[in-house]
Amino acid sequence: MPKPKKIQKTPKKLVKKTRLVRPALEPLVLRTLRGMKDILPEDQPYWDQIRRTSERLSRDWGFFRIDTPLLEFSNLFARSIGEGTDIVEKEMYTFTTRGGDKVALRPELTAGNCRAYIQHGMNILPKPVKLFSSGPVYRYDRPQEGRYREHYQINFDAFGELDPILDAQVIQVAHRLIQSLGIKTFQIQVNSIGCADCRKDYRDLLISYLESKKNKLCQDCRSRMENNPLRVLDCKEDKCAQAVAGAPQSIDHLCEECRTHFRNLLEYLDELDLPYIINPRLVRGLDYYTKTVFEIWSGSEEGKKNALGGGGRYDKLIKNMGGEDTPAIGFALGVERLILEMKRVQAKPYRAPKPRVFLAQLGSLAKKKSLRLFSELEKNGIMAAESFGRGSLKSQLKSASRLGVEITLILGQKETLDGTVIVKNMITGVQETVSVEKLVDIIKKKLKTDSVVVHHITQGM
RNA sequence: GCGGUCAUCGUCUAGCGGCUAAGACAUCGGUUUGUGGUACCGAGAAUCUGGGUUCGAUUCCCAGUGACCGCCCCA
Repeated sequence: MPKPKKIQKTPKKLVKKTRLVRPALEPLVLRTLRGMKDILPEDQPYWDQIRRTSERLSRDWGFFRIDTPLLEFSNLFARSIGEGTDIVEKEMYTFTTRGGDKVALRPELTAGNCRAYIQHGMNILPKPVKLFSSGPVYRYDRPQEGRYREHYQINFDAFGELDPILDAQVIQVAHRLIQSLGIKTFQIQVNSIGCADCRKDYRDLLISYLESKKNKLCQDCRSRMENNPLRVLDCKEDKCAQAVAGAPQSIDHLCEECRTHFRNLLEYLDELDLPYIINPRLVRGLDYYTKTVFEIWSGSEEGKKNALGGGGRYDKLIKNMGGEDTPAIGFALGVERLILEMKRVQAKPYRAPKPRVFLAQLGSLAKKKSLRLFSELEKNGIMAAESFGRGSLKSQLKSASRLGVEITLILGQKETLDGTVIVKNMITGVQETVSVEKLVDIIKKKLKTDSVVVHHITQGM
């Protein structure tokens, strides 16, 4: 490669500075983007708990894991969620790739799952086809506590079954999952918004009612009347809530089939002893829902504005996307919100096993040998902690006691030459010298017998 | 997208129109050479960014950025 020609000699004085300051480079912004958050090690026990619980429950209830890309063609979402919805209209991360594809970061998981269902011909699988997924989704929102631009969802979808027993089962899974996380008080809000047919009649009815109250509605709701009149029912403005109080309700205007569906669902829920609240004003922000919709609210006051999760039936979505006519139902839970709630009610996070042995070394020869010894311990299932970078035995023992290990192994110059290791009990302070060959067995034996003692001591801390 | 509150070491706080911006916790090192938790000593570490007012701004004003709250929406 040809060297770039020097255009000008740099004065010696400036050499040092110009090396440090490269004008072409923009300064690094060492910060996460707005509305995005690092999940730090200290928070991982909560995430672990949710991951473990949701994976176990999905297996137990027959849901198979699926992972789909973060990026899809943007019209996949526009078509499924709805062109006029807030999510698609103003909250999607949409951009054009170098190749010219118009793509978007997924704002939810169901659309991608449906695409995968059609693309991979899952319609030949025995019904219902139950899929479990979890991962980040993206919405360009105004961030607040419990509301992020990148947040994680846990998602369950079941395809190919029209019977409301599936609706009930899916709600049951949601219930079980939240309950298993240690969250005891929450509400299940259910409603039916009917199928396309009865919704059309109801919509007309609602519009004419709203027309009569038009002057009592807020600005937003007046425009909402045109494109999404159902959302007026959901308005938080006092005057709208009053005006809408006497509005016709969707559950009173369901067609025969939808009414039966809803009634059967409630019977199933009763049978399962799942407490629910019928909320005739529950409307969801995604266009694809039909019949059953539900949300799960936390029991606390604050919980009402930030739902823990929600879902519903979307019987026409697969067909509208170009697949075989396939009824389906699903729901999603917000992981960050579950964690907020877990912390609020002091639910127990998952504590991964901690090392109970510390490996200390002294001197350059022992330092080298300790690397191998560490690996030997690991192969034998003994998790050890260390701070090989440190020199003094004192500071290593300090670390060991901070970590709360039960045993510290000390490997010094003398021991290395003798083929021995000092085994120090960190609770009694008693130590003995043992040969390397017997080390693993001795540690295993000690950890077994000492664990009871340690348990009592650590409990009070 | 609209409105409100706030912004100092890693964390929590103090301070003031003017000397090296203070403390606590945490981190690291030390208190005689191969033994931990306490104690003592020491070190590093911050005024979000850009303008303006001023002799002088971390402090006052404006804008931006971000966090949080309310609306909207949603998980």
